[in-house]
Amino acid sequence: MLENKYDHLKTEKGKYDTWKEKGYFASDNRSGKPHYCIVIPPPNVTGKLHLGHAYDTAIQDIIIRYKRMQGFDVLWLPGMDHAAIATEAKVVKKLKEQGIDKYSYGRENFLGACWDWTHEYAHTIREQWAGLGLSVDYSKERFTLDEGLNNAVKRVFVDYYERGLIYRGERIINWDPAAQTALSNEDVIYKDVEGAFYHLKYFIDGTDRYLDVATTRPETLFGDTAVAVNPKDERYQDLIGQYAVLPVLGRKIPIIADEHADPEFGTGVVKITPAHDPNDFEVGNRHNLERIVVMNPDATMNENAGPYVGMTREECREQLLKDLERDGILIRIEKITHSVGHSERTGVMVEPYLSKQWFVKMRPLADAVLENQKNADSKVNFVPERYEKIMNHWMEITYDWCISRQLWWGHRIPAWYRGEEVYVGMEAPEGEGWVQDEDVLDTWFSSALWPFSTLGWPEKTADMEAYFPNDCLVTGYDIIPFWVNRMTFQALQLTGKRPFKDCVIHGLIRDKLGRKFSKSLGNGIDPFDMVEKYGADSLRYYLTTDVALGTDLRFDEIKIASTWNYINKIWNASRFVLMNIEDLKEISLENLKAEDIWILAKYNKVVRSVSEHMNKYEFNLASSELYEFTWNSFCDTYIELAKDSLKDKATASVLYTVLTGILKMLHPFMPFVTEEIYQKMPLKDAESIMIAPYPQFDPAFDSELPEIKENVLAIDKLIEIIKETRVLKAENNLKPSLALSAVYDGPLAFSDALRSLLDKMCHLTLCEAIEGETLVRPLSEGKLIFDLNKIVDKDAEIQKIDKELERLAKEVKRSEGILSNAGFLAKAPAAKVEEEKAKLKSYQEAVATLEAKKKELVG
RNA sequence: GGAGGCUUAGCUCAGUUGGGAGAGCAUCUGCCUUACAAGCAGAGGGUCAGCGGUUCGAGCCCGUUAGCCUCCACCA
Repeated sequence: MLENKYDHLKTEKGKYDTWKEKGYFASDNRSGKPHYCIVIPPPNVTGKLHLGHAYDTAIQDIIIRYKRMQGFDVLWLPGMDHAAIATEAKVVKKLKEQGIDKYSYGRENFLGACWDWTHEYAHTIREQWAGLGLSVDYSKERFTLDEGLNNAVKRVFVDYYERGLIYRGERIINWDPAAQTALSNEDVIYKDVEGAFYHLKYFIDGTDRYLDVATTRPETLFGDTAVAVNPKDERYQDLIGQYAVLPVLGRKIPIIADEHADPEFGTGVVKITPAHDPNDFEVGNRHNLERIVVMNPDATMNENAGPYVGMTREECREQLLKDLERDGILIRIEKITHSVGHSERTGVMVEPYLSKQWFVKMRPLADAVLENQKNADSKVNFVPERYEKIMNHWMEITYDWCISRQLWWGHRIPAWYRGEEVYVGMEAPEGEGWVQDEDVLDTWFSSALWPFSTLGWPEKTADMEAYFPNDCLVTGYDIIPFWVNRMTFQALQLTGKRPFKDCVIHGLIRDKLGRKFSKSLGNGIDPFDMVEKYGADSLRYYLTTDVALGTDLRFDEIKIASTWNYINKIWNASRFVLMNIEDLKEISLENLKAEDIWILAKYNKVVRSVSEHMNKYEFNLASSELYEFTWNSFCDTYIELAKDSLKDKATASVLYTVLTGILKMLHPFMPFVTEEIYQKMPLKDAESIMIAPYPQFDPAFDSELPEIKENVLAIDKLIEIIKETRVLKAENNLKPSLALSAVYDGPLAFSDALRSLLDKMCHLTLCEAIEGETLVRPLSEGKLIFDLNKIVDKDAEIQKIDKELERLAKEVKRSEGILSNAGFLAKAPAAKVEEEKAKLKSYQEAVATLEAKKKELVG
């Protein structure tokens, strides 16, 4: 028997360990069952899981549990991401707090500290997965920096290098001066900041004429190697080929003509700093300009900055502007707002910086994706569909991916140098004097291989055979550029296949006011506080059913509380059922009463509909149908009807059947409580609900069958009478428990059983005739005739009739309007026209009945 | 500059072959009916952002305007 109160903490305790120990989470690629595979988006080992993780993984667990119950051999492969720069930043900070400097600590020691960190956080993350009830197969757990994945990463690097898809080059890249590493474009976040155009005088050599050069970054002027004007700009034709004098340093730089200078923008004159601006770099290439780097890797000024050497870039700007103003070089300061790149990880302003890095040549890889997306059989299917555009657009505009990072924590680049020689291979080259590249790869380089490297690729493993391509990937739309895109081009290139068939995209979780969660706002929510307060079942259900997939979710604790109420409702309904079916030895769906057939038919319909929604990842629709059925049809109606015949074997069997089915359909959403209840059932079709078969549509209770339909309609009519009687009492301020009698004039043939239900549900008995004044309540078919003397409040009844007449008048008008519309009669389906005619007729009849009744009441 | 999304009840959101607008929460009324008062039985509440078009018929399809949000690109 169930305890008399739902207690989520007690309910959820211990179940996860049992499931795990029993081996329910484990996949078996030799089972002979159809395979189904999802790989988890590996969380970073940088900290605890947040609400977004809970959301993302709850969706996956729902899919996985659903497929498992449907008889698939499922593999949900767990793992974590070493998160190169993110983890390294955390470990550096931790060491610093202990007074240890990364560089003096040394590479080996530092990596040791990173591994210690990883093990600690991996442990926490696994505990949190358990808390959420995630049925991942731990025997397949991987880490993006484990040996197998390192091997895969090296293979890809070597292979691509040999095919010219990876190259090393000196380019302007995004430099993070705090982490002192290169970043890819995706690692940079642009923020609008208050800045200024500083207009400076660049004197023309040998004259006292000057050019007004506007710059937002005066401190880079030490790296200027030209001033450019547009070749068509008539203002400056005579100056092309002459020289300008660089302020402060007095260096002469050429005045060149280049399309990059926009005559419409500012003064049309632009300073060219090839080592500190990507556009200027291109200009420099076109004109063979020297590239002068003016900063150190930590963004302090280097010796090329003359008197400003050693200052930070900010200090340098401040001092330089003072000096320029003093010398009359600064013309004016024009305040502007412009967007400036910041490091996604360290938050500092990114420095466009000339350096030698490794790149992936993107064009051929991206084109292959665009081509493949045109093929319905081999494309990645986004859910919702619109997100495909995000990926395709990225593929169209992407450019070469900077993959080297000046970090220690990550996959070390398999390249060795000896003087000018470069060797790329799986192992160090033979011979003396080779030095391996110090750098590691972008963390996304290894996670891009995740859907197949985790299955053993590049080896031809049985897991690859069974589980690749993956069936589904679940992630937020913010991760598409970083990860989904890269997995897609890597899978196509390396395996010739898409990485997954479906890509389910969900939105972001925001706070109640629609703001992103952030540390500075202090609006963060720890999902495990919610688990403690309401249970993982409530949290999972709320997160996955609140909004349609792909849209953002505003987190509202009240809704979790209301989910808890729902579970409590299920708990109590189950308690009631269990109290009454204790001695159920076998199910017997014979001698069913009308209400039994009614609920079984409805249940059957819900089973079909829920499965359809689940198959389309429409969890909000699946759950709301189930909610409506469970609460209203099963609890509020069927159980109440069933109380009349609890000793009946058929009733017990139906209660059992429907409740078990509800529990099974709810299990993917709320695994713990459904297991708790399932275990208390007198009959079980499996050792655990999580491996029990999912409910299936039963043709015997198809509501389209005449004998089923007949019973369903009968109970529908009965319910209508019950409701009408209750409304009558409520409107006339009568006690619900007041016994009334009425004449029923309608198509329903009342058996003794139905009469008994009527009495039980609304204290109404049917009689042959009413003496004296009567009161008529119309039904959809037929009517109820009450004794007016028992209904005290005549005025209320007249008001009610007036209101109803008003409504009916509108309906009649609408109906007549449609039916007098020649277009409708000509073009609408015949059935629709008949339906409308029938409606009109019944409205007119109802009006007649009510008007007659009103006359009687008014007297 | 390019793209996408959103606008439906007081609040948060559902609503696809186009065929009389829904849920939860909140509000109001009445009930301790022995599974559940975290409940039960009822009730009120919406020009589906505005305008135009297609259609016999539009919350849904097309165009347009407005407001809000997001992504991408550019920004000397």
